[in-house]
Amino acid sequence: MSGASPALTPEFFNRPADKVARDLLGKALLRRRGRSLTTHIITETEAYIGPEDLASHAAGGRRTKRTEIMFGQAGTLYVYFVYGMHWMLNVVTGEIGYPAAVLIRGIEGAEGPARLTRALNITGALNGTLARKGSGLWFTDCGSPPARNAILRTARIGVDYAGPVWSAKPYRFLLKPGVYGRR
DNA sequence: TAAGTGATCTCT
DNA sequence: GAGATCACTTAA
Repeated sequence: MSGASPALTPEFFNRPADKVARDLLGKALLRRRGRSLTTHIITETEAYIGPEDLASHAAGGRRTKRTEIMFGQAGTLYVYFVYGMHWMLNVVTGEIGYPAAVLIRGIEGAEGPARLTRALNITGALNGTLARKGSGLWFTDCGSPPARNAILRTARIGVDYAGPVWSAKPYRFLLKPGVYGRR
C-alpha cells in the first residue's frame, strides 16, 4: 500500500467533480521530495463544478490566468495562494474546456486544506503539473473503498459569498470519524 | 471573534 | 495605480 500501487489516471479524474470528490475519500496521496516518499489517506474533499457554480473561481466561465488551469486536462494539479498565507491543493476534473476541480481539504494527520499543504510542503511550484507517478505528487488506490455509510456529505466550507443556493450545495465529502484510523 | 497576510482581479 | 476580496488558521 504505497508507491507500488498504480497511479490514478486522468480517466479517473475525467468525471463529474462531485463523483471524483467522493471517490477520492480513502485514496492515497503520495508526496515525493527528494528521496523521501510519504503516503497519506484522503479524509475530506470538496467539489467545484462548472461555470454555474457561484462558489467556483471559474464561476460564469471566468477565464483568467489563475483559473485557466481549471479548464484544462483532468488530473492536473491546481494550487493557489489565499489569505496571504495559505496554499490550497486541488485536482482538475472533467472535460477540457469545462471548469471543475476537487479541493483536497484533509488527509489523515493533517485535517484542513492549509494544514495539509503546509505539512507536505505543497506550493505553487506544483501548479499546472499533471499528477502522475514520478512527479512530486500523485494519487493511488488504497485497498477497498470506504462503505457508503462511512461517508458524510455536507455543504462546503467558507463559500458564503456564493449566495444561499450555491453555498448550500452538498459538495463536501468526508470520512466519518473512526474510518481508516481517523480519530 | 478578529487579525494576519499578499496575490489576484476589477475598477479607474 | 487603488481598493476589495479571499475555497483559512490561530490565538484569545
